[in-house]
Amino acid sequence: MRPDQPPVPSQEGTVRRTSAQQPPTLRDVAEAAGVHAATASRALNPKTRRLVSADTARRVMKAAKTLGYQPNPIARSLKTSKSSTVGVVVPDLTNPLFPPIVRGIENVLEVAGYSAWIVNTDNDRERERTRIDSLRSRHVEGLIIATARLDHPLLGSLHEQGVKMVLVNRRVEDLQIPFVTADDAGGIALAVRHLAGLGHTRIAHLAGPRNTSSGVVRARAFRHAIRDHELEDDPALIAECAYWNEADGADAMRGLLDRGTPFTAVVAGNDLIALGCYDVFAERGISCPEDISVVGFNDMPFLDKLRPPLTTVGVPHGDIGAEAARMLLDCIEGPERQSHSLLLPVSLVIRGSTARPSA
Amino acid sequence: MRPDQPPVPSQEGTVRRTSAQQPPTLRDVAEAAGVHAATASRALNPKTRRLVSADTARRVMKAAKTLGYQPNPIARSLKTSKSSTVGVVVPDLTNPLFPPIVRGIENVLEVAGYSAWIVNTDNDRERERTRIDSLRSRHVEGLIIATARLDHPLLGSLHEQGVKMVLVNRRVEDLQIPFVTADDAGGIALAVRHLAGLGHTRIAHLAGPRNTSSGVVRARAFRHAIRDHELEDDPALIAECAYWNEADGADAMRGLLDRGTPFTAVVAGNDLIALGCYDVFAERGISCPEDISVVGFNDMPFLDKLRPPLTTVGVPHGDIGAEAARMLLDCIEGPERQSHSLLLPVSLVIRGSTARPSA
DNA sequence: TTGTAGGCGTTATCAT
DNA sequence: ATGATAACGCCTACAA
Repeated sequence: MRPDQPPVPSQEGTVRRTSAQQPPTLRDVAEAAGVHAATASRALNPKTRRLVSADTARRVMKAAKTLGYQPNPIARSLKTSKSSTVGVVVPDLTNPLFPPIVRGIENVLEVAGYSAWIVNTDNDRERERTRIDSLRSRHVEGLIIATARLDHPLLGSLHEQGVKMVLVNRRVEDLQIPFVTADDAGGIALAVRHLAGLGHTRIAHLAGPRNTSSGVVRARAFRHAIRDHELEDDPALIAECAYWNEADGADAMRGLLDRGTPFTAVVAGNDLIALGCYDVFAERGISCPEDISVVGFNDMPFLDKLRPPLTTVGVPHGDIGAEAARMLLDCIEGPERQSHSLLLPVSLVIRGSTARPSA
Repeated sequence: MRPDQPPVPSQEGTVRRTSAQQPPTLRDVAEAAGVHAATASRALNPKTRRLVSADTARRVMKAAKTLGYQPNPIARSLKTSKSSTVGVVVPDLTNPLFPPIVRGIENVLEVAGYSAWIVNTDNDRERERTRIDSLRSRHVEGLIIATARLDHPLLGSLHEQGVKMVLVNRRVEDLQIPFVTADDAGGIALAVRHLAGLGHTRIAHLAGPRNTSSGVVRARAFRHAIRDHELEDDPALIAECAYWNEADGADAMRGLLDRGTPFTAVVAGNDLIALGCYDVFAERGISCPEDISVVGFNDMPFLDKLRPPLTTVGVPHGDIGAEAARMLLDCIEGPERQSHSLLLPVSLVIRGSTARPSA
């Protein structure tokens, strides 16, 4: 019986159950089963169930069921200082790249009894800091981070503090933080091989930001592939975007065109940058793929319905999220074993934005 | 000093702060400020700060700052049975309709000190039930629901149980649950007026599911608009989709074409259904807008880059989310005042998928 | 104005 | 195998 209840011989916890519509607690279950709360706790927890007699366990579980008992995760968290919760840090959920990753994460977390807190940083460092602070204050057990930059002191210091985390899509330089990414280099190699096979020799690259690993890795892979195929290796054919978005892609493409260096194809750092190219083509009356072929990266939804449908590198976003979640759960639950990283395979999705050069 | 600490005269809580890297608690702050934990609590809470002397308040706040004190939301929740948390129930985050709504919600929640739990139901009733159960077991203070069906017993019973909630995009029949939606009827009226103005007289409608309010409202608005403009009012020109997606839109369009009833324009229930039309056009060599004009609904991202760019009804998704969050916070914090509902204005976005009929 | 005490619901550590 | 007890960190009557 509860300390704050009048000393009535209340079997079955009826006093409490009928007086208010509050959810039943462990004590209610214990009373209903005629055992102590501690025993009920043991009976209900699979990990400690073997400590009680089979009969008691059955009675308690039955009582819990009939009362509709749901353990209070907040009380449990307070006691165990585990929240069954992880934080997911993305730049912007409205970027179609991220929802599939988040779904992959949630699918894995869900079956493990975990939930995800999602926060958006809008690529703002200060906002990133405050959002991560807020996640930590909510006692998340780990972090999945999609906003990593090559030089990222914040992540470094979190890592030093022993915060469990896994990076997705990107990695940090010089830091042993586990990550899951697509095979960026492999994807670029596929793209260049495709264009070379079509007969292009002067291929440009609109690189993603050089402060992100994917930007740098893809740019480096691009130069390697160009050399491997013995194509025009002209630094003037490479432009960099400050952000992975349409506007910066358009700016970069304008810069490239204004530079006057001729080219017949462009490998965009990602699909959004490729969309920026489309915008510039429309502005300047350039036709794709007749004048310029374009390849994107990521295979966002609906690219098949663009004018023209965009050839791109397909990335298993859901798998990236799922693998990251699995790795994080391993970190959380497992011991100190060395955490590896993962490079997931990509594929070339050939559509209408690439063709033989007309010149 | 803590009960479990040895009786050392530990000023400034040094014993605890140095012995482990645990975050400081209220007691640590209290010790550092030389007051009792209760006083520290009052000083730190703006609502009770006036109960302590200005000097004490200053000392406590300074101590909190230097120690980097962050209140433990879990302990606070357990005590107050408030979680500063709301649940957001969407069908599928990878549907581009929802991320902007979620962002709108989060922007409002964030400044109020709340956070959102996002769950996906995949339009599965059982999954919806279990996900909402899990939200409730985590003691969310309210729910924002984007999955409402016209007949939705689950929502009814939650409402009866006094669960605070606000619906977005959809409403439930016969239930006084507050909702925030776009002006569906107004949008359809704009679409039909646009097509009628172009000279179309036989206009079809690919309606959304009839178990959703937006499906029904848009279909009804369509019939009204047709009559208002004295156009062909032929039931054979209306087809229904089982879900708001591309595949079902394509099926409905095929059915419409196979039926043989002539038409020169179609108002799709939403953008995804319109995309389904595009698929069928490609299959059958129909050209848009020359043979058939199409109007969508929602103005998802990147529609301007489709072939042809899709004319559609623009909906302020972020505002819908933001308003819903505001309403929910009102419900949670405010008294029992009558909660209204909101219809947000829409606009017609004219692009390349609509033109004069060629016949 | 400040301190004391008790409890939110659960689990871990005792003891029985 | 089970019960008693205390504690997780915080808040809030109530007492002083």
